[in-house]
Amino acid sequence: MTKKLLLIDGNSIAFRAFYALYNANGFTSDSGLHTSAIYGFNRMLDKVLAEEEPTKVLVAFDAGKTTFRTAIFSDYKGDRLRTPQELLEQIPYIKELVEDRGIVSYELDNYEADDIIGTFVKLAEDAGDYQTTVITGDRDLTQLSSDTTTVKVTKKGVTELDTFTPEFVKEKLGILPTQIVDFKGLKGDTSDNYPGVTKVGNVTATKLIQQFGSIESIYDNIESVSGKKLKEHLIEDRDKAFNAKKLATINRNSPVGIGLDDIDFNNAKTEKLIKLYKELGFKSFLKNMNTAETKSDFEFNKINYTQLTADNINEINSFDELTIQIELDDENYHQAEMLGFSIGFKDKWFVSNDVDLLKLSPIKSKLEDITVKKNLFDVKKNYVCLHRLGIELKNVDFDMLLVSYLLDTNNNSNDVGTISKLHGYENIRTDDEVYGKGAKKIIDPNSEEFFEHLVHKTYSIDYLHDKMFTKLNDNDQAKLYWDIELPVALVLSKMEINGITVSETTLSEMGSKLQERLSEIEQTIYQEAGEEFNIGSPKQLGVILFDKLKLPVIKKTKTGYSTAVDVLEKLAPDAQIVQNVLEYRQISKLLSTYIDGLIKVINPNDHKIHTRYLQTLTQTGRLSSVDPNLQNIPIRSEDGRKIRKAFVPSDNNWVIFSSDYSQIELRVLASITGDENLQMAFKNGEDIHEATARRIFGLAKDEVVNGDYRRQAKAVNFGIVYGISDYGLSQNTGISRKQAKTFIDKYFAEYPGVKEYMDNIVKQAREYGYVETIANRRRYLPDINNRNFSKRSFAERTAMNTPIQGSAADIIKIAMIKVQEAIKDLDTKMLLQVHDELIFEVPEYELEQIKELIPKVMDSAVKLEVPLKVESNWGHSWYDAK
DNA sequence: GCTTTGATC
DNA sequence: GTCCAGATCAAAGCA
Repeated sequence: MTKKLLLIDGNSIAFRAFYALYNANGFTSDSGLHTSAIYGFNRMLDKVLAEEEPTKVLVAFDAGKTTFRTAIFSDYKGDRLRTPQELLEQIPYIKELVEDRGIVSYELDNYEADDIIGTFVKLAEDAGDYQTTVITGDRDLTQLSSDTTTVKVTKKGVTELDTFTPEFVKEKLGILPTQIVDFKGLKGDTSDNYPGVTKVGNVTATKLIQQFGSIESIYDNIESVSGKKLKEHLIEDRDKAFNAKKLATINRNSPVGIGLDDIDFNNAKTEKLIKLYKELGFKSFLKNMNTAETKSDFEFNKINYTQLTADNINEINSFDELTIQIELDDENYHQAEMLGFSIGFKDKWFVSNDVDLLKLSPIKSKLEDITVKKNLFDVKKNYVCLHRLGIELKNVDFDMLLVSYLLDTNNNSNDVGTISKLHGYENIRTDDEVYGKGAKKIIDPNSEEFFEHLVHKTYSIDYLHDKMFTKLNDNDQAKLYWDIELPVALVLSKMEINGITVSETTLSEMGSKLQERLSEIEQTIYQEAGEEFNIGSPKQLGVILFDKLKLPVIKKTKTGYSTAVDVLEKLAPDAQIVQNVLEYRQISKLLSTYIDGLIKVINPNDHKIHTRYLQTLTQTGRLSSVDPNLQNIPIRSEDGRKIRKAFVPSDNNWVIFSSDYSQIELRVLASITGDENLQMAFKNGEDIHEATARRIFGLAKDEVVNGDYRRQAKAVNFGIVYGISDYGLSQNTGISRKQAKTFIDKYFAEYPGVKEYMDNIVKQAREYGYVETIANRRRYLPDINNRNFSKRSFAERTAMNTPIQGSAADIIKIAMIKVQEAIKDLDTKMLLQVHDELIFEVPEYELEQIKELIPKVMDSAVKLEVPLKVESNWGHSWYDAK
């Protein structure tokens, strides 16, 4: 009977696995070790061991950097980038994994993994009676393929393999496996950094080999080579060719210290393997082991549940803590239909389609009971939904969504299943898996599957409660959760439910006027272009401007010409049509997004817009606003600003009142960097841009700063907040890169504390892998040590910006909580938050009080090393609150 | 579904 | 030399 030998090229498979999964999320263990290569390697092992059913297995590794090849050619593989640290740290674990799975691994000084494999291929062929399979990511090894040896090379990832038999090699390359070394001798190998014969590439090399059979034979018959130049090159590069062949040839007689008898495939060392999987966080592999020990963690495939009805509703009475999940048919919980719910605790779970049951005793009273803890996913959604049912949710303990967001903004999701799996509870599916996604999404609220999924959701929330809270405490983020995020969710729910009144008439009237202007400009553009086309199509516009009118191309996108504003602005002085296009763009933006867009989302019953704030989306801790976005209502252009006239109080005698933090990010910067000069400027109540202008332009203390200096200084101030680069600043201000650089250098010289902070925060990010805000909000920066300049630079800028933007976000959240508390007995309502601004509607009779109260609460929200400054405005509409 | 554009802080 | 300001959302065109 033939014996089955499996030989694996350890380094090359690890390398492939690492990059195949490099960008996937979640491949780090609890201890922060990267695990993508280990994981991929193990997947590959599972697959090939099952397929090949070998009796003998060997995994070969490279040993060190010098080999007999570097002795021949000192630059061998000299061009290779050094192996990334994230991969290097995984190699010992892969060796451990291999051993625990009952497989021998081997490495040999001065030889590469290839040579070990080549030697064992020969040993097996000499012994006869072996079928050998080689697994590798390196095509060079296909030279080993023969009647008894098959070489499988990774095609995609590490589990999809191409099978190279001698026939397949012949078909693919046109030559025999044994001729591959001759082929490479002629061609050289750029990835291993050794040269072949000048001007010989794939085609010529193949032709020569087909004609002569080998390098030796070519030189023996050099006169019959056709082509004068080719012949010259061959003669010239004779040494290179033979050298390259030697480098390409896999050594089949390496002095390996072990033999075929030493590499039997043994049983896995189960205990050690389980320990390793646990350490690495490999849930799915653990699960597949199916041993008594690992099984216990995964045995709750079925969770018992009961249909809740008016008859058994009293069983809820026994709960002194509960978990609840309400299922909706749409993400917009203000209007979505409530399809059903699950409620329960520990081992008692109920489901129902009838959300009206929630209004009945004892459920309603439990939900409103301040002594009964509630666990859920997305507290704000639950507040709003229950409010729609007339229930006031109290005492929320665990919000899995919020906690998950605070733990890691990178690996967050809106899906219970996704987050559960991320935190180690596998027995649940995602909504996409159960309901389908995109256009194919179908929820059947009467199906068994629906109820089961719902119960799995509540169950997993309950299951992960302690575990995730522990992580939160370990990260020192409990205060952030309890004192900021959880209370701010309640404040936001009140704001969303209240909504803001928007006058449809005002919008429609503006719309008609704008529509008229748009039509006029449209006609003018058609005349100027000499034809009608879709001005809104960048593609068609590009054809008109750059092909037909031959305007200079300034920037290209990957699909064609760029027609973005900065490009058009450069063209506008010389082309009237471009000026008109710019105006057309501006107006059509206002019409589609702000006039038509807003009219669509005004609730016809209360004439209000109820946005939804996303509290767990941004990487910095800011809020975002959707359905519609009320955080980007125009203000800069006068035409756009008029949109704000439609945002009015819900009562005629009231006013819109707005308070905003002045320069909050620069104040945060001054505070956290401890820079004395910057702090001094704020403490003295100076105009910060003027103060910076004086410093970087070297003006006297009382000298008047002209507008241009101030403008440039302002750009520098902003640049610093964003994590500056000279290029970015030059682009933004129109100055030269060199000039930008001197500004930045001068800035850092004048504000040395800022410079020191920026250097330190990047260093800190490298060391810990994350940066933090004043409230311990965290942002992980996986790219901070990336070898890709661009990615790394981005991570560095992020390291500088996030503590500033994020701390400002912390501050306004704290302020919102305090403000809401301060106005709770008044009629004044908080309506909107726009990052550094809070907007209210205020009855006339409370205006005097509010004018004092809001700024007072806001500027004392937190204590920084510089004062916070709040400016307030009010008027009959949001437009007039300026 | 992805790309381009443009609105905000 | 890398080619880049930070954070978002929505509409429209196009494949």
